[in-house]
Amino acid sequence: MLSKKTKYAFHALTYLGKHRDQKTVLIHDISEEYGISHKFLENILLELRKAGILGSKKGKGGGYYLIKDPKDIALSKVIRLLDGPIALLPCVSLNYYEPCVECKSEALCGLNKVMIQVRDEMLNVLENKSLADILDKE
Amino acid sequence: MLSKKTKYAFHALTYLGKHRDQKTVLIHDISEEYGISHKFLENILLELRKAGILGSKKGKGGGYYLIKDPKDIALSKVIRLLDGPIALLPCVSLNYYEPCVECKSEALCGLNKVMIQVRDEMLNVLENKSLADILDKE
DNA sequence: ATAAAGTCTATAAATATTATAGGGTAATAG
DNA sequence: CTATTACCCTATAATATTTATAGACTTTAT
Repeated sequence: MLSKKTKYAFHALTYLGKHRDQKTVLIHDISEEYGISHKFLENILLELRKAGILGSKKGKGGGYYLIKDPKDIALSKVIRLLDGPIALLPCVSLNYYEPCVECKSEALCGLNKVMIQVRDEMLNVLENKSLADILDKE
Repeated sequence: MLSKKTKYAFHALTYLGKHRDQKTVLIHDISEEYGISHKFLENILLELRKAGILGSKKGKGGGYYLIKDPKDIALSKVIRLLDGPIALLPCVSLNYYEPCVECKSEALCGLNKVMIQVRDEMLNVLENKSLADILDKE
């Protein structure tokens, strides 16, 4: 399951996507809309900004805004940023690979093979769907 | 990511599948093979037995054995048993459904829609692949 | 100047996962 | 028939992760 962090990140991005007419959106407005703790959301938006997905403006009249076209924000990018690996096993992760300590040989591991398939099916959706697809359906 | 519990369950099932010529297999032999704590594995095997996947025999000469044909043990069943939901969001889980508290309407949630797709792609592999497929590849 | 609003780092609280402990029960061998 | 083996079961401890909060700092508009 996705962490709340990731789920909240998607909600925030959706909100920002819906309010692209405004220059900036307050953390406060997003946290109100979804009942998310202001401070918790603050950290999440900060990560999204550092990752180059959001821009921000300090001071009075400041806030956050989308820095990219929604169609260029792949869902996989958001998940990896906040949650880490998408794959179900570390030995099968493209971005967070780690060998399984108990595993003698990955080449001879049947579990490894099938989990590669699962990963690829997941990525087939998550890499190709973007924030734009979420916005389309709301 | 899958928990260690689930990963160990798959290892244990694989081991049992490879030793179906024997009447029973000791917890000890499996825990040795994969370097898993004996007591931790004990709990896992117990769950698999209660779920009707394994059988056991007490006392001297006892141990565990597969009670089903490997092709009838879907990977999804093992994951749901040890880890719970396969879906990435509770509002999209078939077996562990829960609404998202922050969500006003599932019907109008774009995230919900796309996560249904991810779930279905995952299940497409996990429901149709079985222990037999893992064994085939080792 | 002052108030608004994001920045940043640290830490606390809550929850979940992983691991251990130890007595109980059944089966088997001798 | 009793000693030993091996699974059964519940509770709890240890650890890790996730979620949430705190507070001082910086920038900007008016």
